[in-house]
Amino acid sequence: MPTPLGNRIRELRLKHGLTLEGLGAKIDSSKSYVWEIENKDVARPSAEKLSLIAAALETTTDYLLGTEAVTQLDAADTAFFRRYREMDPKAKEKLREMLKILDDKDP
Amino acid sequence: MPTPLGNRIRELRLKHGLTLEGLGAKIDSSKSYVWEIENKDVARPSAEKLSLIAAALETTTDYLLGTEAVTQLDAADTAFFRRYREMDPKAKEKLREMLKILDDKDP
DNA sequence: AAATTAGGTTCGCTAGACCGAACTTCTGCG
DNA sequence: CGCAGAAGTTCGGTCTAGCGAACCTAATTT
Repeated sequence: MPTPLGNRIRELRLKHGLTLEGLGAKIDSSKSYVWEIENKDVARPSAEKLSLIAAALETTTDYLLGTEAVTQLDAADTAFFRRYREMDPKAKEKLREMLKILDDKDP
Repeated sequence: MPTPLGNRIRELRLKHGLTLEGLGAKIDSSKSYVWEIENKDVARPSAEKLSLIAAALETTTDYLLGTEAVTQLDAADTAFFRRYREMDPKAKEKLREMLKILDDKDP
């Protein structure tokens, strides 16, 4: 059973019409290693490789590593974020501190 | 001679007032390894570790790797938003109210 | 139906990620 | 100063990321 990371990579690789060898060439890796990342039950590529993979598949490492499926943002959250980004840096920082207080898990 | 990655991590660690041991605890690594990442002339952490580091330092792996032209500020905003989205609805709402107070230019 | 080809799979080996524990350097504080 | 604790540094060892090279299997081609 592959990891979520492996599944995301395979899905994107196929979407880009690449073979294991093809992707391997783009990221300077062997096809056998690409296969292992996609299919083994433990997939722990280096940050370096993952960065290359993200570039080759036109995505970001943060998406590939995302622990849960990326859900579409609901409207309120999106609006909140847009407004947040417009604020001046001082206010942004204050809000970030407030989040820490509100979000009690891991101080 | 440390790598850019190492320098970014050290800078953010100090900005957060963390010691090598403190950061190590947050990312489930030894302080010796954190030191190695920051200072050795070859730093190639796993994607797993780098993801933990990015979370602990409230930034993104993409910023740390410097692969994207993403500024630290952008990364901080993204990390903030990601954390916000995972909060429970009540806390989200409170934070939205706080934004209204902070953001004095109002409708 | 044998041969070719393209993609995927397996495996043993080696370099290096990551650790524990000892060591050194810094920072108070009496 | 002198020493206690915290922070940083070094190092030998263990485990695994990542590779090369062979292998399998299905689809074509002759």
